[in-house]
Amino acid sequence: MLGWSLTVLLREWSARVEDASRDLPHGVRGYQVLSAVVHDAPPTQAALAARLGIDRTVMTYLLDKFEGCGLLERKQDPADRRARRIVPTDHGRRVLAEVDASVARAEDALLSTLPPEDRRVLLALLEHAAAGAAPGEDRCAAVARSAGLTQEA
Amino acid sequence: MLGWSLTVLLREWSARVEDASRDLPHGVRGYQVLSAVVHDAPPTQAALAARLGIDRTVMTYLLDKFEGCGLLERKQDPADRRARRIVPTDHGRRVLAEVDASVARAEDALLSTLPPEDRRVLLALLEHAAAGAAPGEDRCAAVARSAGLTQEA
DNA sequence: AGAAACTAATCTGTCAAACAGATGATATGT
DNA sequence: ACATATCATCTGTTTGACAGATTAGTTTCT
Repeated sequence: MLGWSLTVLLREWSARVEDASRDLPHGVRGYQVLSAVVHDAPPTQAALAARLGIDRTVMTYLLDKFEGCGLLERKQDPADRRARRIVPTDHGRRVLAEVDASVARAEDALLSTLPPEDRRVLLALLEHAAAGAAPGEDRCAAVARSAGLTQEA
Repeated sequence: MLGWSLTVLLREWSARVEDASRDLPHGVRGYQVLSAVVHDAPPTQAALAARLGIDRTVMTYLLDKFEGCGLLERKQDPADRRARRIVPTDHGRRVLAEVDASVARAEDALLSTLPPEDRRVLLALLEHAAAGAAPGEDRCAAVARSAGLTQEA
């Protein structure tokens, strides 16, 4: 059953990533935020929040923390003075690189019971499924992302 | 990248299951609790909490709600009067059956972009990975479960 | 048998995360 | 110019999680 496997896997994955990113504010979600900011063109807070499914008011104090840690900066959007463009600092990039490496190792360990060939297949299928699963408006973004500046695929 | 796919898939899965189980108290987790209670031999609260990774004090008010809705009952354990055996009511079984069906449909829709053969492969690999991923003591339970009374496989 | 140690569930108080709604600043359409 | 919408923030409230104490019952040791 999909649900069970997915639940177990994600629980384990979360636990490991939580561990890998315990230097980051807000754990796994912090990792996702930082990752999104580094990999995408500087998004506004609202865009970031929408993309990650986070409430805008939550995003505010989430970014406060990141900014306080010197991982991100809020820059005035020159075109729209209401908006802030979220850009990573050098330090933020370095930290993300480290955490990314940790996460990669953790993921590897997580799939250690699968032979390499199966692992490849699983990843490919998962990716395919995930690309097809994102709903409505997000799908456009997903497509654009996988066509364009993606580092993640 | 595993993380991204897993995150997207699980977000979608959660959203759909959340929707499928919006009649249940406490959403997805409620579904997991009810499911565990129906599929396993009547567990005690502590056992249930340990198995699902939920704090014991949380389990208390969680079950309060379920009992209030007439989905579960707490029965005195005849062998240990400190403990409560959690048993589903008929109503609880019926509701779970409905929600299970909804969830199955949702999962189907979630993987709709994969051809049937790929879907089969993905599920098999996921299951394998999940079985291998559960840590320590839980693995025993997982093995016992997949050997025994599993409805989930 | 009786005391001490332990365990199951609950209760109480505390804290952090999440959200709804209002606010100030800026943009856009008419 | 004015009404309307949007970006981010602030405020107050609610919810969920957890630590620690409590009550009731059980096991262990002498």
